[in-house]
Amino acid sequence: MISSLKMREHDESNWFSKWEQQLPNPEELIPLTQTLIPPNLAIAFDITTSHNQPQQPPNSGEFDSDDPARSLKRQRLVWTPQLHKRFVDAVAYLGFRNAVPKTIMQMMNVDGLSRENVASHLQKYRLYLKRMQGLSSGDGAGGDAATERLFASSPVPPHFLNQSHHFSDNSLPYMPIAAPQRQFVVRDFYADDQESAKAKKALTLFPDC
DNA sequence: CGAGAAATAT
DNA sequence: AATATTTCTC
Repeated sequence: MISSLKMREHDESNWFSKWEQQLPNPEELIPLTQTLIPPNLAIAFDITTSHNQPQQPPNSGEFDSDDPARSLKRQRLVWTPQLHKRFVDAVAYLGFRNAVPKTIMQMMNVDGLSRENVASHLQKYRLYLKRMQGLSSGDGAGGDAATERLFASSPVPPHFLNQSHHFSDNSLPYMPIAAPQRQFVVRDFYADDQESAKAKKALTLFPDC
């Protein structure tokens, strides 16, 4: 048997390589620009992807509908596990201490994602981490189930939790991250339209896709 | 201006 | 219930 202490050391020395292994390769990222829902799931859930079906503007035409600046009220963003993972990767890359909404947003490179979207999510995420710190044992953080599941969908990098070692911003350790060559398209994450709601449900039920 | 925490709104 | 917005301080 391996003592838990030794086990922890082992994890400590290897969390990075584990984290590294979990990074998506470019081949995995590319499809997200096209559709977020795998074809089989799309069929199973009767989802019309934005691929085949151009999305309709939700507003009834008081203004010109395709001018984002004027007419389109911003819709509610849905933080799918995929989107959250991007968020966590960005925060991990930047370092928890100096990750701020604007830079996180830039790192995520999600088309249409706003600083406010990220700020709001970051606020929630920090509360989640604070709750996790407080609980010395176990994993249940005591929040509501849906939120817990979302945040649990991406592993929290260990160094998010202990404040002990942080890196000054000019000496960040090298962290390979999947180069954000392809953008997510944020309209795939909006809740208002029915199709996105179905997509959200499918992705929540099958977070591995 | 922008971060961030808390309260409040949708 | 989950996310957005507002308000306030730094």
